[in-house]
Amino acid sequence: MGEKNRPKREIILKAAIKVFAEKGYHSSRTADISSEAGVAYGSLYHYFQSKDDILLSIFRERWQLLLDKVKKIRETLTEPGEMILTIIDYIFRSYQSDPGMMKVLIMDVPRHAQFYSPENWVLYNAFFKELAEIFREGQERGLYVNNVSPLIASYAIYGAVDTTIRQYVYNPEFNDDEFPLEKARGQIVQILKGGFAVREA
Amino acid sequence: MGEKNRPKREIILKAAIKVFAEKGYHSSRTADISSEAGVAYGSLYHYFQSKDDILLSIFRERWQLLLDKVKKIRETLTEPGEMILTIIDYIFRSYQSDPGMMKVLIMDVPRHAQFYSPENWVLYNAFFKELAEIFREGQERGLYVNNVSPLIASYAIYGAVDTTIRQYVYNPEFNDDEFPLEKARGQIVQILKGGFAVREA
Amino acid sequence: MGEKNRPKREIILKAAIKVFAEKGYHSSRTADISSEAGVAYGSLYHYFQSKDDILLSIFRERWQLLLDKVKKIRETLTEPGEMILTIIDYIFRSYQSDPGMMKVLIMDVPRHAQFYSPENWVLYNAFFKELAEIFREGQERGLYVNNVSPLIASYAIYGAVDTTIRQYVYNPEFNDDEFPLEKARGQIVQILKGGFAVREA
Amino acid sequence: MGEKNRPKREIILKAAIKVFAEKGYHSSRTADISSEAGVAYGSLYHYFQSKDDILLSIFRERWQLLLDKVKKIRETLTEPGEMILTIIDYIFRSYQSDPGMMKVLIMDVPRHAQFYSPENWVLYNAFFKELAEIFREGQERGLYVNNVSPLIASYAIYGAVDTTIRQYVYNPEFNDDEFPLEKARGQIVQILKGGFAVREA
DNA sequence: AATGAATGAGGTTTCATTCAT
DNA sequence: GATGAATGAAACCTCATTCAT
Repeated sequence: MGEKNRPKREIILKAAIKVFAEKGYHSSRTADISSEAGVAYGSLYHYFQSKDDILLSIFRERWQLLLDKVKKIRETLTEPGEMILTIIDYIFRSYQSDPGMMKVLIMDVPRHAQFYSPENWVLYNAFFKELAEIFREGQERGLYVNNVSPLIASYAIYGAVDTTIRQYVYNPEFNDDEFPLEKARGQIVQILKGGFAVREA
Repeated sequence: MGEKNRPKREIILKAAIKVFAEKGYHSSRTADISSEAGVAYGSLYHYFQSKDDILLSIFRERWQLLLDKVKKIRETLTEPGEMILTIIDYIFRSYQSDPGMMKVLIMDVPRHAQFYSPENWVLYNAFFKELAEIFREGQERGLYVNNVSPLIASYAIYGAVDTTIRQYVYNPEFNDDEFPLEKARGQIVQILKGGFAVREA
Repeated sequence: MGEKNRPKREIILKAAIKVFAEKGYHSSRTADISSEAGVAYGSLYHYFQSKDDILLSIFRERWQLLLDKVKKIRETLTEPGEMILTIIDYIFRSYQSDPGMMKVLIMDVPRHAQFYSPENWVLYNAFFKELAEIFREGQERGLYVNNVSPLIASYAIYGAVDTTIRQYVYNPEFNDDEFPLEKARGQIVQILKGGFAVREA
Repeated sequence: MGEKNRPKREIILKAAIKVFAEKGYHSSRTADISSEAGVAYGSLYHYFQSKDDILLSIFRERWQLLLDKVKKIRETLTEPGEMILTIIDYIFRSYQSDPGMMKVLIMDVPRHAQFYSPENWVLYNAFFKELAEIFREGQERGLYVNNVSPLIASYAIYGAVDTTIRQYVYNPEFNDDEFPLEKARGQIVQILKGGFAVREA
């Protein structure tokens, strides 16, 4: 499990993402993963401790990427509004570029009992804390309403995005052709920022 | 599966909700359900076709209750804002009165492969359509912004609620003692209605 | 695992003894046992918790029989010498009537790591304690030498028997045709009782 | 498998003895042996053909030592009684100086299916034949009773020793502190030589 | 309707051994 | 000789479901 074999380890992870996305974690066989990856059955167990570990590794590594991205956004940009927009944008584009990974992250990971370990929550919560921190800065600068908890705001933001993407993934009545992702993203941002109530003059 | 044995059928469903909520659908054994219900293994199969069927029956029956409630709200109330508030309120209170059922509905049902059948989506979407319809009425009356799709709005609303409740259920760092449910609900409503950006005078 | 299904449970145990005796515990497959017993694969796991449990059940139940026999011998007979002779006789005859069981008891059970649990030792030692007690009674009556620990005597007795039977089971150069079991038993008893040294007048 | 690499080969054998003694042959992993020996997995297969071969090599080499010792005893000493005493003594002292090896020799080797090959029996039996030969000489000299087969006598001797040592190794109720090895050895010899029955004047 | 013993297909994991470097 | 990543066959056990009673 050293750092040297990144390539093969990465090959297995990619194969696992593909397989999990197609069949769901529980319906996926470890044999499916190894054959998709083009490696021997046993090789899975050189790089991962168990099927569980593969799923949670996907979460850890990809969620860390999201977290890194958020941190970079906070360093690069200056306006909280821009930051939140960019994060939402990044999540939507992540779905577009790798829908499979997003399916796994949204559907398989949080369904899995082993996901709910303290360490995983620390990582999971780190994202919400970053988002909340951005929000709090917005409040400090007088840009965002003061009577809302930054953490609740982060849940509202992520929840709106997550649920919408879930429709693209699973809702047979809802797809990119009929309702372009770009448009959805824009409207989500609009609702979150301005609310849906018409501003009384 | 007649209407006569409601009691026993209902006993099994309640037992299943409790078991699924505690261990998750996949880690739950049919034996756990039958012993929790105080009936024999085989009895499960008198009332349900399979373990799947139990889970989906929970979804169908409880989601139908939600849907009925929403319809009643639409019949009873007149203001879209009030309606949405009452619906959000109802969901939060459902969680309070039966957290187990909400766990199953939020975590197990939508993550089950068999859930994604056309009939289930019809029922599932019906809720979002009702919500969207309320929103559309609000738009017609000039209360809600016009440049947002009612369906997207419904996803934003439900997503914010769902993700927040999920924290109460699973997030070890987030609980009712530290952050009262009532307060969370109020802030969610506030964000959705007014947005988090300070309204420029 | 109730007492009602003795027959089926017993059928499985007998099949397991046969299979273990033929191939040894580790080379035996659970499927071999179920097919030998003529029951379904899964039935093994209705009556036993694991393959381990089958082996240890054989030990427990058969060793208990030996123990019961020894107790009965102590109740029935009066002379310690007769008792010991009868016990040795019983062990040899057990081997003759069911060599497979003896192979399992002598070779597979004590080889198994799980055998070395406190409860099993209690049962295992109970036999040696009975034997030692008989010996001690012989000492009290002035029949047996006083300067030997009854426990050590019991080990010497059992060890001589066990090792000899082991030859019949495994030694290709040693078998009943060339060296009748009866004769071996008689000589073992003679050695233990009188020693191999010629008594000096 | 040449003679040049004795050191490394010997290192592996010692490591294997330690590992086998601790966990038993079947629960020992080849990886355990190689890491205990401080060599790579593959190195095991430079010196031995298989895991089996390691175990049987232990038997062959250590049993040969015992055999050599017995032969030397026969050359050096003159009295059969002294010879047997010295052999028993040697076995007990072997256990004291390397209990691990004795555990492997007593428990793992004779319980391994592959052990029962003709060549191994030749070697194994050689020990009993030497012992029997000593006994036969005693009979010739009129020291030992004539109506006992020397081979059976050798089984009785070895069995008594083997079973007693087994108690020291495994029996939680029996250990050197409570019952000194020296004492056990003396009593075993006494029983075998003089029997446990009181000699009638 | 109710029971629960019986079923057996199916999946994860282990681990001795190989072989390219 | 030495290495250890790679291999893949093999096996235990689980557990949803059935069906005779």
